[in-house]
Amino acid sequence: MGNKALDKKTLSDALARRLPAYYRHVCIMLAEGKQTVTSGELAKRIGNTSAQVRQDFFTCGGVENYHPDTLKEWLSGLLGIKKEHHMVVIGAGNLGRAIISFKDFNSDGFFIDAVFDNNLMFDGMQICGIPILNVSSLEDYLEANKVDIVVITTPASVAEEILEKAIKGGVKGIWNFAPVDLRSSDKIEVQNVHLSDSLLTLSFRINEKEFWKNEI
Amino acid sequence: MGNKALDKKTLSDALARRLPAYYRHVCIMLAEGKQTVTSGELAKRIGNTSAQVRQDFFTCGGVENYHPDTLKEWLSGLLGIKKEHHMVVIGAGNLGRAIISFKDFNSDGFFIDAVFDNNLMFDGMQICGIPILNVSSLEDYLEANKVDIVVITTPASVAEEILEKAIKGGVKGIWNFAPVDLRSSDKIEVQNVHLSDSLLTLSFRINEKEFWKNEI
DNA sequence: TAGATTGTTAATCGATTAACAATC
DNA sequence: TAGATTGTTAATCGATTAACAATC
Repeated sequence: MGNKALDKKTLSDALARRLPAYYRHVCIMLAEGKQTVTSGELAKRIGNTSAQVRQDFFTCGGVENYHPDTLKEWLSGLLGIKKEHHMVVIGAGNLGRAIISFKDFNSDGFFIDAVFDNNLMFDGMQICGIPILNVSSLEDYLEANKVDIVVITTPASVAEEILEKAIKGGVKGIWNFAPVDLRSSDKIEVQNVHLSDSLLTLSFRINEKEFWKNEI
Repeated sequence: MGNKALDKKTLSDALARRLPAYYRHVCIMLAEGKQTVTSGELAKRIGNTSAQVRQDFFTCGGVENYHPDTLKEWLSGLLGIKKEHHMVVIGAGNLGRAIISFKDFNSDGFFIDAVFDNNLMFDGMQICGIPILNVSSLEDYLEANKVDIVVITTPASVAEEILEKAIKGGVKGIWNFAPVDLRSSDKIEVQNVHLSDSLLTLSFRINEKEFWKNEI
């Protein structure tokens, strides 16, 4: 219908990364009791132009109106929120625990059902009421339970192996914190987080700034 | 000298995000004992084209040769690695602990010197040998100690306030995990991580894929 | 030497911005 | 109604890719 962007199968990464921010800010404005949202206001909060907001919404098929509830519903639909995503976390280390104890996304329909670790010491223990199972039982677990997303917080060396098992088990997505670049495929979607990379990017920006300070 | 890109003060975000990945993969190849690196090999590992690798390196001023040691040194220089970055973490919760216990970046000259929390319960305690101080003493601490990077793992509500204090204290960069979009300025560089956003982006990709599966 | 790889310029492609008639 | 805001197309801008002579 005159919207070429919609004919493409995948939206650009830049846009896919902005969508959650739109959602987040619409939720905030809703909580603030705002009656209306405008592309201008949203743009200001998110740190870009109103033209971009409108173009993004257009690219995603358009929204009926800019009431915060309508926007929130519409963005929820795009993002697949409230579809009940069942997740398991691999690795009961500090990062695994941090993710489990995150309350941020539980309200959006993301549930963590189990944690897996290779350390037998953890057997029978729980984290925040979630059972820790041995990683050797992962394949059986995936066979027996519907798992949508696997969160990898293991060392790099075993990440690829977990990915394979997740694919076999019919998992739809991987949220990967191990410092390896796992690839998305038609079988599974991957989101690589790479925490240390983002620290290095910060360091780069600091360094870059100091370089130019000295130049002038 | 014929390299226009270098005249620009800041390199593009896309490139700034690829640099740590180049560094990571060069380190891996070095550990594997590779004698040579080529733009093609690096591209394959990182998941892009050799033309992009060469263009990126050119944009960054160029590297003498492609020996893994030379490349590692050169990338280290760009990224500001080994300059000794002193860091403090705000928030002694699960995420704070996870970051402190991360061993990944200590080897790259990033040191965490202290943790701050507003919970008096923690007073006098330590995490991995790092003292937990009360957040009320943050300003004094920043005055008395050289701190390059402040890591924010607090709730959103106090993040802005911490940013202000960090700027006053002469901090160069913020590594922000609170779900607010803090802005970089000429005073301070900010890297917003937004863990939940990346989960939502993953959810979006999964959702998008299923949408097209149903269409066909 | 021949083959492969780099450095650099030019061409292409895609994403952001601008513009403005239509709508609120 | 007038002013502001949207939806959509077109223009611009920047990033990626292609090309290829120079070098390894």
